[in-house]
Parts: sequence; C-alpha cells; structure tokens
Amino acid sequence: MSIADDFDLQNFLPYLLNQAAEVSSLQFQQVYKDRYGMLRTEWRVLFHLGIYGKMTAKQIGERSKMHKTKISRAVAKLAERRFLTRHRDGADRRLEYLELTEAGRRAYRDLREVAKTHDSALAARFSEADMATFKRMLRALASGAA
Amino acid sequence: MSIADDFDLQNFLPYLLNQAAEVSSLQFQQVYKDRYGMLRTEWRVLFHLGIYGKMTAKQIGERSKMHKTKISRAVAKLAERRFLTRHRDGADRRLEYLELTEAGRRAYRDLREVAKTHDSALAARFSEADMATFKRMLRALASGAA
DNA sequence: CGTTGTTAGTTACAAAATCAACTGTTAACA
DNA sequence: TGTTAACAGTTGATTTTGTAACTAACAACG
Repeated sequence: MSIADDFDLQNFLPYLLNQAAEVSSLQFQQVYKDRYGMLRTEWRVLFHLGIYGKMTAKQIGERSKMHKTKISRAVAKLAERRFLTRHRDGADRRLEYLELTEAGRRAYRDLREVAKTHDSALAARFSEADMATFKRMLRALASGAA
Repeated sequence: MSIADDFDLQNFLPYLLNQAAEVSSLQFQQVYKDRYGMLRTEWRVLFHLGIYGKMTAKQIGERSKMHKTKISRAVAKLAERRFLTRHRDGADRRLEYLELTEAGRRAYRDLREVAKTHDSALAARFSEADMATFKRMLRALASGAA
C-alpha cells in the first residue's frame, strides 16, 4: 500500500463536503464573529427567528437539527445581549416563545445582506444550471433519506 | 420581517453545505469511532499515511489543510495506540517521519473499504453526470479561490 | 563563531461541543 | 386524586478544539 494507493481522499464525498463546507463558512464566519461576537450556533438561531418570526427552542431544533443544549446556550447569549426576548406560554408553562428585539432584527437584516452577497459571489462562479443541480443534490444529501 | 421573510436558509450555501457534510459524515463516523475509537482528525491522518506512505506532520498539514496542533494530537494518539511509528530524520532532526505499523495498515485497509462502500452508496443516488458536476464544484469551493 | 530569524512540532490555557443528569411542568390513566 | 411517564429547557462534567506561546533545531549572514 505504501506508494500510490488507489483510494483518493479528494473523491471521498464526506471528506470533500467537509472541506468545501469549511472553506465556504469561513468568510461568513468572520463577519458575524467580528461584527457581533457571535458563534455559529448563535447566528443560526438569530436567522431562524429572523426568517420565521416568533418560535420556541424546540421548533428551532426541529428545523435546524441542532441539539437542544446548543440552542439553549445560544438563546441564553442572544438574550443576554438583548437580541431576543422570552415569553412563557400561558397555557403550557414549559414552552417559551422567543422573539427578536429591534436590535436583534437589525443584526439579522445586516447579516442577511452579508449572506446574500456572499451567496451571490459563490453562485457567480458557476452556471445557473450547475448551481441548481448542486443545491438539489446538497438538499438530497442533507435530508438524509437513503 | 416577522412572517414570510424572503431569505431562505435552505438556499444559503454555507448552511446547506454544512448540513449535507454533517449528514454524510455521520454513518462513516460511527464506524471509525465505534470500531477503532478514532476521531475525525485521526482517521484523516491515518488515511494520509495509508494513501501516501511515509510522510511528515508538515506534509500532512499541507495536503489536508488541518492545523498543525490537530495533527500533532492525532499523531500522538495514533502512536499511543501503535497505529504508527515515528523516526527522526538523520540530517534535519526537526523532521519526524510518520509511518503506519502493520496494525495501522490493517485499520486503514478496513476503513478504506468502508469508505468506498459508503461513497458508492451515496453516489448511487445520483446520475454519473450529476455526480461529476457535483464533485467538480465541491473541489472548486474547497480550493477557495474567489 | 554569534546573533537573528525561521521552521517542525509540542504544550498550556481558554473557548466550545457533547453527553448525561437534572428541574419544573403537563399528560395519562389506574 | 395519585402515581408514573413524557416533555421543554437548563445545568454540570468531560472531551475536543482553537489560539498562543513555547522548545529544539537549522539557516543566513555579519
């Protein structure tokens, strides 16, 4: 096996996907990190609330597939920084509705524009048809179903 | 922004890539974790040595783009478990050549087969043409160049 | 030589992710 | 009701990662 093994890491999908994901996340990461001191989990929660409006931690978990402890901690930090507020449900007091404050909405709108620009820059490197195929396949892989 | 924001996370490339990468890594992760107690960094180092034969930590870093501290720790664990050996270069004693032991080669060959099977299963879900486009785009994104 | 800079790799400390156990609440049903 | 199970969310302990500073070795050049 020493020299010239026939297996190629650059063709192994999980490896390749991870490398592409890492590289493409980096630029955007610098923005939310430098500008708002956020973590990946935090901008994700922010975006979910920005896009869908008021929702519970549980619902965010279902949509994002993030583990509830990550969400709990991200929510705590966003609340601490006054980007969101929490209200208990009157009927079922286990539930807590999360909603962005005005500051949170401002941050969301700002980052959304950065995301759109970033996405366009990436998309511009490929044809529209290729990009459509690409996203369709990513969604299929992300959804998992064998 | 509350309801029906026009931005869609499912179209935002860094997010989508991360989700696809996470899902597609999971099955393989379970194998190297359960079967050999390895971490992601560890199987990567193992594969580099399995594919390319004897090389230094620096060279692994150049090929994999992993940070040298990750590699250092992965190498330490693999050495501890007798999957690889280290020899100092006689001429330049800063360099350390890493090489798989027989046990390391066995683990590599085993995991390589799992990887191949896993990869085929993923590939089988798409046409060959789509898969070629997909990998070409992933490589372009991974290589970074704007 | 000897000083300064560079390189390969490691270690120490802080930040973050993961897993399990926990609190407080509602639901089910004998 | 009372007891047990299920659920939303939090907390704590452990593991893993990331950042910086470090050690040991070589190189360049006065």
